[in-house]
Amino acid sequence: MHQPGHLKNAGLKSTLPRLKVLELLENVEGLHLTAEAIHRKLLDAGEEIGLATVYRALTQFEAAGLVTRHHFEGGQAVFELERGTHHDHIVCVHCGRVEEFIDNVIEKRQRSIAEQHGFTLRDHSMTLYGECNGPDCPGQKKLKPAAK
Amino acid sequence: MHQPGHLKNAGLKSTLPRLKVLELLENVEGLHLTAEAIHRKLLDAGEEIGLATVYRALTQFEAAGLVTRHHFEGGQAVFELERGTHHDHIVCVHCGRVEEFIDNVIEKRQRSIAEQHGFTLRDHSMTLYGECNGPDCPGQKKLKPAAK
DNA sequence: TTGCGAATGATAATCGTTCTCATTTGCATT
DNA sequence: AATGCAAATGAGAACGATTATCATTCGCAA
Ligand SMILES: [Mn+2]
Ligand SMILES: [Mn+2]
Ligand SMILES: [Zn+2]
Ligand SMILES: [Zn+2]
Repeated sequence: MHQPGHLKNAGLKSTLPRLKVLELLENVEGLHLTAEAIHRKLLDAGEEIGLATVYRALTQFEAAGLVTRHHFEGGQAVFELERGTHHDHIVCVHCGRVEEFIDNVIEKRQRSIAEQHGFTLRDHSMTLYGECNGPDCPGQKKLKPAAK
Repeated sequence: MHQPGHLKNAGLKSTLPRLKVLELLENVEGLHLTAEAIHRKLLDAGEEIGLATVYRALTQFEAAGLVTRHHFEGGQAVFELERGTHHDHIVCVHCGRVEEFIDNVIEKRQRSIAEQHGFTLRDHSMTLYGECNGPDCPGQKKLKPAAK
């Protein structure tokens, strides 16, 4: 999918650090990584790369449309590889799990709302926050093991 | 509307700095102020108050449900007096103008989406970004004055 | 009034991110 | 393959928003 050359196509010189970041984003499981998580994973993989370079690469990838940046709650931005289709997110307030969705009714309404207010819509961010109720989620009410 | 006593009702001791912040939020035109804007306005009004106290008061008001905090683009959080009705925002990317709206179709869909994903919805944030096209907005394409 | 725990404010600290600048690298040209 | 140079890198300083520290002051109940 992302052949070598994507960087050049995006107007970016094909450097080793940039290739490493891109490769990690392509292969890691778990979309939505923070810059520090990406940096840590690369270090753990034995790569030598500076945190500033990771930030720079991500910012450039974003400008080139290769990567999307999101600001969920909690200070750190998260990045994900662009897959061509817009979507929004629902985040678990306990374990941080992120699920993606797209709702065309909402998308359409957003355009209509902007229009009603005389705005030319350029972008939007929508994030839902809730409890995922997953069995491994720390927010899950632990059912007490049946009394002996 | 906000009688003296609101602070005590909220479980907060009624102190001078807290009263000043609350009073400013009630009387200033322009909802959605940053902590620094609030601090500056109080200083300009001759009040003596520290920025840390403004932050503390806002955080406490938020916990008490008197104030809502939003994270629009651009690093600084903005605060607004709670008026009892949930709403979302559309922000001009040029001049920062903020308009409020509520769309019950979207609200309902959000609940439905959370449910579909097995989440218990707790909160959401939705902000639209666009160009307000207002005559005073710097993003407005200046129409050249009719040639002589 | 007094007394004390809570609140304040000046300032230091923190955190995520960006900037600075000396060194290294990609790559086009010899 | 060797050269040259602009662009990229990395270590660490700097930054902006927010929070923590701590000595002093305040609110308020007795
Ligand atoms: Mn996503
Ligand atoms: Mn509002
Ligand atoms: Zn969870
Ligand atoms: Zn505008």
